[in-house]
Formats: sequence, structure tokens, C-alpha cells
Amino acid sequence: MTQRRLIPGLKDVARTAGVSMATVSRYLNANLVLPADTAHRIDSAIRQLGYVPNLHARSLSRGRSDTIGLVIPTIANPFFALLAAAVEEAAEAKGLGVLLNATSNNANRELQYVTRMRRNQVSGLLFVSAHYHTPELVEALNDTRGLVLIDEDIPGVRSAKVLYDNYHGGWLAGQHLAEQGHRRIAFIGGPSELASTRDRFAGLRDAAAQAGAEVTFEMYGPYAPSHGEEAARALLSLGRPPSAVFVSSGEIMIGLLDALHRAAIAVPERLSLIVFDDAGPLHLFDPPLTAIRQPIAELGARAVELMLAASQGDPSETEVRLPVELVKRASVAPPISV
Amino acid sequence: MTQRRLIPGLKDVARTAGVSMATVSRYLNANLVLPADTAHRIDSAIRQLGYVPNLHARSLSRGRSDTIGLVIPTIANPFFALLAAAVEEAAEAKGLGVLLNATSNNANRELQYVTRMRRNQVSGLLFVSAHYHTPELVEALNDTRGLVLIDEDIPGVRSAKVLYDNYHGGWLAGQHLAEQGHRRIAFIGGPSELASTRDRFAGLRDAAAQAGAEVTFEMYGPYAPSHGEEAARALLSLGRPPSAVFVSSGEIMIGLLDALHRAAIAVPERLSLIVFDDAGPLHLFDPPLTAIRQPIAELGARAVELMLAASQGDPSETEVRLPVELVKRASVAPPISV
DNA sequence: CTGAAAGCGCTAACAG
DNA sequence: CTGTTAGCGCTTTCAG
Repeated sequence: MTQRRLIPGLKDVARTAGVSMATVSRYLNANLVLPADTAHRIDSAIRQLGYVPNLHARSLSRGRSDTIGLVIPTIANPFFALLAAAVEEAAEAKGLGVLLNATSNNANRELQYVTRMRRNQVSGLLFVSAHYHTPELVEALNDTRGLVLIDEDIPGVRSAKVLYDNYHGGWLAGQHLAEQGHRRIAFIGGPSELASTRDRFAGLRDAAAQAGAEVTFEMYGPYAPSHGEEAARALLSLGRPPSAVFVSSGEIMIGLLDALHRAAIAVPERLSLIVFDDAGPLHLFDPPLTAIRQPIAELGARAVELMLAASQGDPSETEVRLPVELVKRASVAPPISV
Repeated sequence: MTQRRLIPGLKDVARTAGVSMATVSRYLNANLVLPADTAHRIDSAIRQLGYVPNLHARSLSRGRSDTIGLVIPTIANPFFALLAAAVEEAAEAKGLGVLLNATSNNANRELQYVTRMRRNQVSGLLFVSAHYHTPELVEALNDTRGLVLIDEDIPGVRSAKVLYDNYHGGWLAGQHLAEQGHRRIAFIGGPSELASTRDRFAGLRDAAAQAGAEVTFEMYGPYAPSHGEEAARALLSLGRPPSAVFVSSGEIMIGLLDALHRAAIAVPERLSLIVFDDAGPLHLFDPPLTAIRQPIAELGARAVELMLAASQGDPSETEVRLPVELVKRASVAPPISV
């Protein structure tokens, strides 16, 4: 129990307006058209008292909260920041609030957040996690109503999913590189256990093969600049280095490009570069980066749509694959000795 | 009322474990050390039933929610994304959740979100808004418990505030530019009604004046790339253009730099550039951008701290000014004709 | 069309 | 140390 409230409640409004709580409640929830006079009395009572409804009480009573959960690895990454913005906007348009949680790709936190959201406030959950997944997580996810997996698939989870066409992204990159005359290509991937990583690689490899080129170097690691730096180091120590590299994420690219600059490797003269993910002002980079662009706003919108459908009884396992596109800028050029 | 719940509640757990609700509740809230046996029975009842506490009920009952509100203009901007990440982390460390709302600097939304958070879920509110403020907003803000204004001051609001030392940031920029030999400097600011904009300008102007330089061009506008583009256009059409420009935000800089590139204006050879705000990989830009860096993580941490203090009865009007620093890179060089 | 009253699921006095 | 019980503030059935 709490101490006597000084804050006005529905009861106070009702008393002041000379009606019952039920009437005020109905009025506020717009299930009701009141005589102008009554409506006005209620309005002014509300204003006078400075009444603000208590959302917890409302949610408790209604059994739902008009809020959706969004769980992402981190928000300090342009891609996820943009994604969060897109989800927020889409949710807002449907009158839904969003509860955001960053997990840092930490399995405990993921489980914790999913649990927290599971039966609570949330009418649906948009989830993205980019690392190896424990059975517990998968189980928790499968117990979650209104779940939509986004951006990254998780094997074993049965839910609606909105993903990108990673294979085609890899293909586009491979094709472009091969067209420019590259024959030896490197792939710097994210975590190797992720389907997205493998798909991007497969697309790259297949497109290359079809054009008579090949992927001569592969390396995997976390979505972090440090991984890019290591990749650069590895690349530079190769006896017969590739003439182009396809980097699987913006974060990795940051470290890679930085290391390349420090080593005074000219891009694209010495090494061509193409990155998966076009978040951030890549056109202002040195050099402007050729990239595979993912439609982020669309991801957010589709996800919210599917979530609504899923939570309204239609637990479809729809999987949508959003197309990606190649954005040509200046980090790819024919290799020096073609 | 809702339909009969199939979901297990505290009551079910209590029955299954053969204890009372109170005991389970206390156990869960850790105010209590139970005989190992009892504790174990409760644990397994919880597991077996798949019990998940209802946060709304808890919040309603407790009168608080261990959640803080964060309202920012947009999350699709590296600075605010980083800020949100910092706040999330600081809040998480204190066991607090965060409810995020992006307002797009829309006055109605701001008012709406503040109201929504005001008496509700939220134990405190971290608020940032970067535009002209209506009296209604100021009033609503002053009625908010646990409010902390961050990043941008709002005249008339009495609350704790965590801001950056904008004046000093401007000063640092002016000093650096003057040292490099610039005598005619341009200021491309954000909205002119903001204290932060005026402070940055004042710092720049004073530092310039003291070094015998002057601000020969000023322009103000929204925090958007389009404003930067317009500024570039204006700058380029000047009869006697300045040799350096201080841009008041990263968003504006994006448009400005882009336009400069398109017009083939060499930076820093033809025009030196320094930007307030070091979010995003500015070191990879063409050229690497000299910037005034703001300690974002510290902002988040201090804000959460002050919020906690403010909501725990100490409604201090503490105002903390976080120091900023100059990060020299390659976008500033002596002017051609010194 | 409006009011009384029974919960929503949980916490916290208060008693035992 | 544990159980009983009265709410937290709102929604909604059910009478009137």
C-alpha cells in the first residue's frame, strides 16, 4: 500500500464533475458520446484537477498495454539506431509505444528482457540478436506471443520473421567486383555461426564463381571495429593478397578502413572495398564507400505490421525477405594488374 | 475486467508451493530469507507454472515503476543514439528500465510524452528538446517530478540540468582557427533561439576577437543536412568568403560537407572546417574532421544520477556543465593567403 | 444512458 | 517469521 495520494484520480474527477467513475472512464476511452454539457463538466474537472490517467492501472485492468517491445544488441550503432527509429515511427503510427532494450548481445540480458516483456506490458516483441543462441532463449522466444524476429534469423524459433535477402546482397557484391575485373576476393564476415553471415558469403562466392573469380580469403569475428582491424592486419600479411574485399558490416568496416588508412593502403587503387550496410554517411568517407543498402524503414514497418497480425490471433510464421540494393560509390575500381 | 486468465499468477504459485501469496511476494522481492526448503518449493512452482510477474500490477501497487523516461528529438542521429545508449547503460546499472520517446522536435508530441510520463510509469524524466518552447511545455515540465533537462537548456524550467559547456566549445574552435591564421570565420549555427547555439557563437566570436580575427558570416537553421547545404550555397556565393567555418552540429555538417564536395571545394585547402559534436566516425571522413567532442557517456551517467537524487526528494536545481574538448584532425589548415 | 461493484495481479500493513 | 487483507487506479459487466 502506498501513502494517501495527493494526486487526483478518476474518482476525484468523477466527483468534481458530478458523475460516476464509469462515465468518466467511458468518456475518456471514447466508447461514448456524452451530452455536451456533461462532457464539458468532465473536461473542466480534468483540467482543473490536472488529472492524468495512470497507465499501469489501465493496463492491469485491460490486460494489455498498447506497447511493443524492441530488443536489439545495441543502440550505439547507426544501423540499429535507424532501425529503432523506424520501429518507433511505425509503432507510433499505430498508436503503440515502444519499450526499448539493448542487450549488448549478452545472452543473459536477452533472456531477461524477453522474459520481462513476455507476459507483461508488451503486446508484441520485435527481437534481434546477433550471436549464437542458447536453447533457453529459443524456448523463451517460442513461448512469446506476438513475436517477430527481425534482421537476423534464429534457427528453431517459430514466429513471423522479417529479414533481408543476405544471399542476394552477397551476390550483388560479388557480381560487381567480378565485373570490375577482380578475380581474388576476400570476405570479412561477422560471426560465422550466423545465417546472415553464411548467406552473404554464399552469395558472394556463387557470384564470383559464376564470373570466374574466387573468394581466396575468409575471416570471421564479432561486429566490432577491432575485428576489422585484425582483418586488415591479416589481409596485409598475405603473400598474395586479394584485390578486393567484401565486408559484412559497417562496424567491421570502420576498423578495417581505419587500419587501411594507417597502413597507407590506397582504396580503391590498391584494394577495392564494398560493405554490407549503408547506415551512416558513407558517401562522405574517404573514399566514398560502395555498399549494399538495406531498406531499414521498411523493416520496421513490416515488422510492426506482422507483430500486430501475430498478436491478434494470427500466429503465422510468415517470413519476409526484404530486397537489398547495390549503391555504387568510389571504393571499388578495377584491380591494378588485371 | 478481463476474461479468466490462463496465465498463472502469484496466487497459483503460492497454492502450488503451499505458502501464502505474501511469502512468495516477499521472497521475490528479496526482503526475506526463507528456509531453503520453502525457497526451493517456491522456485520449482514458479518454474513449473512458468510464472512471470506482472509489472503493471506491481507498479500499480508500489506506486512506482523503476523506469525512467527519456525523450529526445530523434534517435536516427548518432549523437542522440549514443546518448540513448549511455542513458540506457546508466539506468540499467541502477536497475532502472528506460522508456524512450522520439519527438521529432514536434511540440505536440513533446507535450504528449511529458504528460504521458508525468504521473505514470516513470520515476524520472530525462528531457531534451532542441527548438523554441511553448509556455505549455515549460509548465508541464515544471510540474514533472524527477525531471532532468539534458543537452539543451530551456529557459524557465526549474530542474536539475546537465549541459555541455557550449561557450567553451565555441571558444576552443575560435582559438584553434585563429591560431592557424584564420582571420575571417563563418558560423553555421543551429536554431538561433537556442541557448546552445548562442553560446557556441559567443565563444567563437570572443576567442576570435581576442586573437584579432572575426566572425564575418553567420547563418542559422534547423539541425538538418539541408541547412548545411544551404549554408554551403550561401558561403560560396559570398564576394569575399571566410577561410574557415565552424559548424554547430554533425547533422548540419553532413549537408555542408556534401555540398562542398560537389562544388569541388577543397577542405581544408580552400576552406577549413570544424564541427561541434564528434559522434560518428569523423576520423574516416574526407577529410578527417576536426571537432569539438562532447562526453556523451558522462552526460547519461550524470543525468541518471541527478534524476535519482531529484526523485528521491531532493529537487535541487543543480546545473552541471560538462567540459568539451578539441579533437584535432585534418580539416583545419592555415588559410591559403595568410 | 448511467451507476455500483467486482475484479486485474501484486504489495505492504497489520496481526498472529 | 508467515498469513490475512485492504487497497493501488482503472475498466467493464451488470443492473437500474
